Amino acid sequence: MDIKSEVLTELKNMKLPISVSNYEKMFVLSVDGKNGDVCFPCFPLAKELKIAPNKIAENLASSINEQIKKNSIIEKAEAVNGYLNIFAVKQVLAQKIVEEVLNKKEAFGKFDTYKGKTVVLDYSSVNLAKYMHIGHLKTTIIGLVMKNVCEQLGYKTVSINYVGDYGTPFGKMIVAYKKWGNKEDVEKRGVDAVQDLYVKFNQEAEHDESLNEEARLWFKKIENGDKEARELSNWIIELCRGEVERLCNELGAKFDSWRGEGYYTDKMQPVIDELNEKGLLKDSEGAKIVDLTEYGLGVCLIQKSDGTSLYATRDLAAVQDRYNNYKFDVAFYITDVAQKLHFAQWFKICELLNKPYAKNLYHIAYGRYSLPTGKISSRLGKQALLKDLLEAGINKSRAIMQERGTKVTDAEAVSKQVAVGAISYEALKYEKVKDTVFDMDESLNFDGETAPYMQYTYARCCSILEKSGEQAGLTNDMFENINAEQGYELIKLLNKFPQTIVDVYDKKEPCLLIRLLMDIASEFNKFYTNNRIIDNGVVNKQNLCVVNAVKIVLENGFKIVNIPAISKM
RNA sequence: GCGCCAGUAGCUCAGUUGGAUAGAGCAUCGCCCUUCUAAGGCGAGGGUCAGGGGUUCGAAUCCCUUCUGGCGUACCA
Repeated sequence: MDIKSEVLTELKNMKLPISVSNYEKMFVLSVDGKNGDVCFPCFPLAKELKIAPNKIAENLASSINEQIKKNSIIEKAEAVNGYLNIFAVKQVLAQKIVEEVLNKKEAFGKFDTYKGKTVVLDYSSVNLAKYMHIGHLKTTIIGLVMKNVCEQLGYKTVSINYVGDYGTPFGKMIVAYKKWGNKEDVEKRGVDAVQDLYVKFNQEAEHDESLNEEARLWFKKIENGDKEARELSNWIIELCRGEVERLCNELGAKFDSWRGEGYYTDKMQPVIDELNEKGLLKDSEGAKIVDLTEYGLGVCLIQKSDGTSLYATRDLAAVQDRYNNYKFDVAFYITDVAQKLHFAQWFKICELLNKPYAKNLYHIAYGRYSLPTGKISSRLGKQALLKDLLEAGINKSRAIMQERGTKVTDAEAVSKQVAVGAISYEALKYEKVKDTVFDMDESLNFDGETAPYMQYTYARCCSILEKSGEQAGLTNDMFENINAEQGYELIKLLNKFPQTIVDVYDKKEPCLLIRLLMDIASEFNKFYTNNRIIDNGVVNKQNLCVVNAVKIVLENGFKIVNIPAISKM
């Protein structure tokens, strides 16, 4: 429910010294419960009315207090330091909110705003020649969360893992394999062997530029359909794809399409032709470019001087393909912020080509991870690998459960759920633009503001509901004695859930939701400590309703932010 | 050089788009399990909101400027 508009509706029906309609935007939700629910700073009116702010607030407050009707949602108004603070009737508000949650259940936080529309999300999109490391985490998790949020809002979603199975890196892989690799080893050790070759190549190329030349040559062969080149790269690709898919599945990221860059090998010429026809393509230093300097976007390279294609060329081909296939209404690309210019460039090119989708492309950029030792670089070896993080999380969780003498029957499954939660939280906990230094111990810290803390809170709710032996049904008398002092703030947080989902979508900022869930968990734990729900076998139904509502909201929220809901841990 | 982003407690971060005494977690030091899960709760200490100007009744938030860091700036993705 919209607390502000409910209060405003009542105020509009009153005769007040000012016209509420004219100042609607200045009414805001109070930050602090002791200042009521909705407040109105009177300072800006002082000049206009030639009355001191606090006098205005006092006039308004007394006027409101005189006109409060019997079943009003407004309890009272107060004037404090130039602010008009309006207090809602706690029991009424709390009841309305809890009732809504309990009635809607999993539909609480669902909308049909974008029903009938399709969104294509391009995320994860890792380079198959490398291990998935911490640098691939945000794209995978943020992408997944945005997908979930879009579904909450009614979208049909198409998630695409646009894997890097093409380009110069695969030329490098072939060179490395031919120079230092052998078939048995690669077949036996799989991705490990591939990764070793990748590292070896980059180390050698540091002092031998001819290797890079050779790699570009091999890439050209791939692009031109050379049999040996194609066979080798396809062989390596299939080895690696399985591993990436396995890891994504472990993290809960499933994709509708794994169509990678390689698919567009023969679909780039039409793009180049179209650019040429529209007069956008220019020759420059032997290469083909689109000059975007007049838009402050520099030049976008479309074809290298050796005739091979580039990232932008493939993205242009891919977006057209996706539009043809899915007729999407919007498309999201989730990558790190370093690619900002790249996306701005080819989005602009779509616009210049008058593509119908040109205005519906969004680059969701996030900050980069680094390590305490410096930059993450696959060429330096196996650093901060996601599979290691997952494994360490599982081990730690299992150890804690053993230490606590867990009664959980499937401790192994729970350990994994805790690890996945911790990893999701790692990717979502801060504002996405923030650069982050990755610290394994920190991301697997299970105390305080962490994913296990939230999961633990949820498990507490489940445990209470189970012990109570009854569902929290709805009767009107349940809320009469609701603990207004502690339960009220908690219930108001639950009320923020639907709007926060909308905010996440509008701002493309998943941390807003995970932070709300954290606040709810934290507020619930206070509520839990200070209020018995089951006391000497007697169930307090009023409090039980609150527990049930918290459980529902946490469960709905966890689903979106990819934190597994665990009923026992 | 130019462009984009960031700078808040010892550390890691919030701060509802300009409002009330700037808040959490971690770390440190205390306290609380004979009653619903202690992966919990309560308390204490800790601040020149990077610096300097400006706009405003009011600024961590908006504008200007300096500093620091990250990223980008045509043949990588």
